[in-house]
Amino acid sequence: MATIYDVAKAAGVSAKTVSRVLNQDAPVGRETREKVEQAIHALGYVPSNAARMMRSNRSGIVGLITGAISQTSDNPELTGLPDLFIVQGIQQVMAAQKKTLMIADTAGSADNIPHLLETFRQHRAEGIIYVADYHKQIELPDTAKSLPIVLANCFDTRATPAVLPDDKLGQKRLVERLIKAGHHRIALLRLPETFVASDLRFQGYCDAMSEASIPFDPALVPITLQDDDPRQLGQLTEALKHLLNLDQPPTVICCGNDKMALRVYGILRSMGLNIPEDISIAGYDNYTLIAETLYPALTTVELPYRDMGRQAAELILDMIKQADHPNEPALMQGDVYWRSSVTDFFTTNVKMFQQ
Amino acid sequence: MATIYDVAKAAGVSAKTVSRVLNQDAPVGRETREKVEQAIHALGYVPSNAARMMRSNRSGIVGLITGAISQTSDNPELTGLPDLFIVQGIQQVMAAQKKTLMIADTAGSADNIPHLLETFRQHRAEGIIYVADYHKQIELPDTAKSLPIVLANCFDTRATPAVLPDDKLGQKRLVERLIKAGHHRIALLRLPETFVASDLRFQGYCDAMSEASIPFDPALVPITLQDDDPRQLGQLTEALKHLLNLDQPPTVICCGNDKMALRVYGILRSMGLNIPEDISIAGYDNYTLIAETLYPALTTVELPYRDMGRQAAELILDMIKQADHPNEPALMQGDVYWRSSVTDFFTTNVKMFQQ
DNA sequence: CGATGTCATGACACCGATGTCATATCGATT
DNA sequence: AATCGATATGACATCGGTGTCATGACATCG
Repeated sequence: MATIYDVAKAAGVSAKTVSRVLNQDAPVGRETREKVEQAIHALGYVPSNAARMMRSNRSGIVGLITGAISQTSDNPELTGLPDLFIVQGIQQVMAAQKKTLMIADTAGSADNIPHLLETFRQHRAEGIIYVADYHKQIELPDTAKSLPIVLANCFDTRATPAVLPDDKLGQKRLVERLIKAGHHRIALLRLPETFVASDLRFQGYCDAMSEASIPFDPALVPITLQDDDPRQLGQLTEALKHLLNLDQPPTVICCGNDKMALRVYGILRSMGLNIPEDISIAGYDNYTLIAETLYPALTTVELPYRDMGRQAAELILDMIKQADHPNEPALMQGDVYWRSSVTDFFTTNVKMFQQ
Repeated sequence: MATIYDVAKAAGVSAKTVSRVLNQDAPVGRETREKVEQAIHALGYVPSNAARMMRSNRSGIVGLITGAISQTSDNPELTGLPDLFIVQGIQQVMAAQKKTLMIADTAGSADNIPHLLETFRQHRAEGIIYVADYHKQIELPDTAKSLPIVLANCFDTRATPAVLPDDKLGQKRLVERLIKAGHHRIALLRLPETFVASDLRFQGYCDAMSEASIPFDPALVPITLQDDDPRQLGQLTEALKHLLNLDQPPTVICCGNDKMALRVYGILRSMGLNIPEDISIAGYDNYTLIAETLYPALTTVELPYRDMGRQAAELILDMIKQADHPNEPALMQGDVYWRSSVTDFFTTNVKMFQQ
């Protein structure tokens, strides 16, 4: 591989002059510049980042730790990889800022994190973003504290800067929208309690109902699912039967997420019910593969993953520039996507957002 | 950040001795070693990869170019991100070999590739893997030729080493299995022809039928979908009506992929048909989010993405070691996943693989 | 006209590791 | 006792860039 000296010799100038051409540091005569540029091109010269880094001590590297790539059976409930949109958002910002993103994967085990941090330190990463696969609480090893770090889609107990989805507000807005569409009997099938989002969304549901002066009816929030995947189908079926047999059955069912909605579609149809004529269904996540492909398309709330990624990236860049950091997690809002799985009693044109 | 000299001073030894402790190059006295190790720990010293690299000229970095992370509307047909499993497979092998994977994203535009290659060169990446989001033909810029490179899920016209899914064999095996289950009237809803897989899978279908001496009936392969997403639902509905109205309608429909199967479920049900009692459905991809969550669970063929990733990683490592490379693409086989969306006329226990 | 300033360029040291070679110590062998 | 070899350590050069400073050639100004 050619070095700056090879280029200098070929162009008949000093290495420093080549460096000046490369970095546009200082004025270089037009003729000289052209000779140097030719030599660079002829030799296929590419400057060594390693050498550059040694002098400047600035790597331009931001480390990203995630389990998104090698997701394992850790939580079979959520093997969708949509959290990669967070990585996408981060990548966008980094590319725009000419930073290099070095992605490392936990390979499903948090035990690898110290080793990954070590690798990042060796590469002199300027900061680190940790991305979780779903909204959760985590605890990073102490070694992490020596570098600027931002958590995305997760939080810890020592107020490490974090970027989170606003699950409470999202669910609240969805329910508000449902109420506006004429629904009063609104059921909620909650996620397992091990998910932070389960409780937040339930709170959002309660807030919206209470602000609309609709009394809370526990019969409409029949279950909190168990984690155990193979048992969910049975649990769901039971819960749906319970809801449908109520004196005043719900006109709409909010599912804990889009995947659950997908299951609910199948079960309701095997019971001979039509969506949304017999009952409306809403999801959560706006997991487009499901939400847009389902027939009819699913009303749901977006998890603003791209925005969260962008926010996390800007945050870490700020922290790299100034050792300053916020104490409150940034809550990101997701929009309600109104599609044809929910009847709007006040609107004739329900096809507005249909695909 | 502490340097090796800081450690040397703190331990009262020379820098070289610290280096020896770090690399276990040469024997170091027990006492000395312990002093050095203490100093390292006390100072939180981490060796600089940049400096190390300058001497050894070996970066230990393998570059990965993908559009998987920032997938765009390039092909709305396939926005599932499952191709990330390829990245996962690669990551596994790299981690085991102590290589660092540097992931760069095309941000949806192939125009960025030269710039990404440049960045990899600056970091002195030892080799590059290019991962495509679905089985396709590509053309890399000439600049790519100067480094060892492996294509995953794609191929080009200059016989760059590639790792591909064996779509033909996969479809063939699925149809063979269907025939073994007693199906003779087997329909195929093909992917748009712009997909390489469309033709390969069609060939596999034909091979299996012909080997079973079932004459090819063009009425069973009614359509090749158009790319245009919003029009697909109508096209699919037409095609399904056509198939169901045949004198001898199919007993099973092979869908171009799992996403198409998801749509077909919805359409058939809105026509009042039950799966698999009235008609069986099979997919392709084993996109588990769909295949396992659908009700009933979907029979499909796996795209062996993890295996492809592993294979691509091993290939690039080989090529880095010896500038040797294969001329034929490696075709990776995917298994048939037999689930309850297909009736097996010869087996009473059709629940065997049900979730 | 001499002082000053700007432009264009080069010489040289330095960043933080490691490879090479030299040196010192000590026990074993001839 | 002299030689040899293994062990343990250090001095110094080197990798490929860039920061600092010096230098020479001109142009500008009072």
